[in-house]
Amino acid sequence: MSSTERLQRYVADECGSCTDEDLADRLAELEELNESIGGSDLETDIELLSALGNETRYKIVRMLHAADDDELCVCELSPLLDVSDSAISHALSQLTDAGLVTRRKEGKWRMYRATPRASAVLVALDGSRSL
Amino acid sequence: MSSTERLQRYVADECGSCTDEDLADRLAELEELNESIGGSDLETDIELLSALGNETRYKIVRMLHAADDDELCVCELSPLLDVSDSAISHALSQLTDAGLVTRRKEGKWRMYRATPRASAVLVALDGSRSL
DNA sequence: TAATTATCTGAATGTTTGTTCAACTGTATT
DNA sequence: AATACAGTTGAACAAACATTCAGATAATTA
Repeated sequence: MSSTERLQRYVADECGSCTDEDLADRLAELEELNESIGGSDLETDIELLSALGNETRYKIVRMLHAADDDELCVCELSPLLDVSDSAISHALSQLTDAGLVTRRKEGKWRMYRATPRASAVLVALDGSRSL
Repeated sequence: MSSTERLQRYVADECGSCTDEDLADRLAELEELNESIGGSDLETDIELLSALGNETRYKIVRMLHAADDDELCVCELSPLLDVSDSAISHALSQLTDAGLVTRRKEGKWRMYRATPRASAVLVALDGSRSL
């Protein structure tokens, strides 16, 4: 059973009948919905979301966001995370790649800061919690 | 090397010196940052983010969001996703658990709709793309 | 220059995830 | 009742992931 046959039966169910033309129209509508996704950068968004969707990385971004416009160094993040420094470093690399944090060298310390995009997403999460 | 020793050296680097008291103060500050994360429901957020952080599931939510306040049935999602119906069903279950979509029975069809929270997150992603 | 420190990197590995297949449930049609 | 259909569920398994360990790198200090 092809999936358009099922769609045809669904449209018929809705409208009483479904000519091939009706079906084509509906498929075009759906295709349009799909096009509208093109406006978002699918890959970038998914990289961002899956980067944030992990406890260690989420906590890091939360802390940086809570630090407001202050940056924190790895040595400040470390005491509050119960994973190795290596894990933290891997996490920070992935967050940097995903555009959620930025890095700056300061002598032998590395300073990290949440990006505006990271903050925007966290604010949206917080604001929508009770919807 | 314990992580608080490193933090102590960092604070000393910053301020010129770091007594045990200075260190305790800084640790307390950081702990406070960490507490502020308590306000967010960590587990729920991570479930949501990792649910959205997958191509199949992201596309589904995007389509439902693009359909605005209209619901779509599985038979309408299926033609635009190149995975099996079973995969779509698994995806929809996970999205439902994560609070990103809602389900409704309509005869033998199942209708799905994006939740306000899902829309809020997508809007934030779109709005922050150029920040 | 040698030693120390902060962080990173890559390989290794146990765990989780995403998809499919096969079988099932509930609904509609004949 | 029997059949067809829409969608779900659970087991299975390859692929992707998260963490750790060991060693590397770059900056600082002795």
